[in-house]
Amino acid sequence: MPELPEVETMRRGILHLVGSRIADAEFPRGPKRPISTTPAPARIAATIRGGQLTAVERYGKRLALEIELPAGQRWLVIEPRMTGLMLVTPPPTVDHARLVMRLQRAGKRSPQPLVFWDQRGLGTVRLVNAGGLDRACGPSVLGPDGLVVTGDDLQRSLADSRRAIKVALLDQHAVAGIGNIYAAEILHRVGIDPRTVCRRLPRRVWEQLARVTRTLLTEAVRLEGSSIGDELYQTPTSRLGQFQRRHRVYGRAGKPCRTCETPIRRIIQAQRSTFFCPQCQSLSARVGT
DNA sequence: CGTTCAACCTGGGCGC
DNA sequence: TGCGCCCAGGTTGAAC
Repeated sequence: MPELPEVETMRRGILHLVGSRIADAEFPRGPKRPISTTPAPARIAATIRGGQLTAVERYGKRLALEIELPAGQRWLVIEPRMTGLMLVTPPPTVDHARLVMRLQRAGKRSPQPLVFWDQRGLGTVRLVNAGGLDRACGPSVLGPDGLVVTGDDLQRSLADSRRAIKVALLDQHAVAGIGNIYAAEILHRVGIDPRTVCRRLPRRVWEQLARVTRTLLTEAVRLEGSSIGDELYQTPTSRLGQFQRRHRVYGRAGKPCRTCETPIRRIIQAQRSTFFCPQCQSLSARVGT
C-alpha cells in the first residue's frame, strides 16, 4: 500500500509530535506473529523510552523517527510495506497494533498515542545509529526521491537498462518512492507502454518521465495518497486519501480508458499487475507520429 | 545482467 | 456454510 505519497502523508501527520518525549513504548504481544524488528522488540522499546523525538524524515517509502537519547542520536526506521500505517487516532483493529508509543508534549497534560498499525505484518521496524540509517536509507540503497528526481537522474540510472520501463520504475535504487500504483499512473500520463525496454526509449522521454513523476507524486501528496479497494490505507488522523479519484489505469482492467475509452488491460510484469491503455500507451503514441 | 519464484503475512472476494 | 483459489499498495534472497 504505502508508496511515497502515503508515507509522506504519514510523516506530515505526525510532524506535530516533534519535540515530544517518549513516555512509553511497547510492542503489544498478541496471538499473531510479531513483525520483524532489529534489535528485538523489547530491546527497542526499552531503549527509546524516555528519549525525545527530534525529527521525522521520509526516505522513499520509509519513515525515520529521529530520537535523542543519552547515548546519542538514534533513528527508528519504519517500513510500512503493504499494510503499515502510522496513526494518532484509534487504529482499525486492536490486534494489529504493532508498536504503541505514548508521546508527552511539553505543556500538555496527557501523552498522545502514536501507533504503528499493520494488518499483514510485513512491515519492519529498526532502531539504528547514524551508520545504520545510512545503510537503511542512504544513497547506496535509495536513489533520488521521487518528488525531486530529474531527467538526468533517470537517464543516468536507466537509459542503458534492458529491463521493461515499468519494472525499472519500481527499482528503488533508480528512484525512491514509486510503487505499483504510481508506476502505472505515471506511464499512462507520459504515454509509454509499460513493456518498453528502457534502452529503446528516446532520450527526451527521461525528462518527461521525471517531470510527470514529480508532478503526479506532488499532486498525490496534496490529496493525501490513494485509498483503494478495502480502503485499508488512511492518514494518521483516519482520513481516507483522495488521489484514487484521479487514477486513470490502476485497478481499472476492462474499464474504458478515461482518455480514449479503450478497455484498460492488465498484464503481469515481475509477478505484479500492470495496468495500461493499449491505445494511449502504444508504440505510435510514444514515438509521437 | 536480468528474470522467476518463493517467502514473509492477513483478509476479502469469488466460484462451486 | 465451507473450501479452495486468487488477489492485494513491498522487499529480499536464491536459483537459473
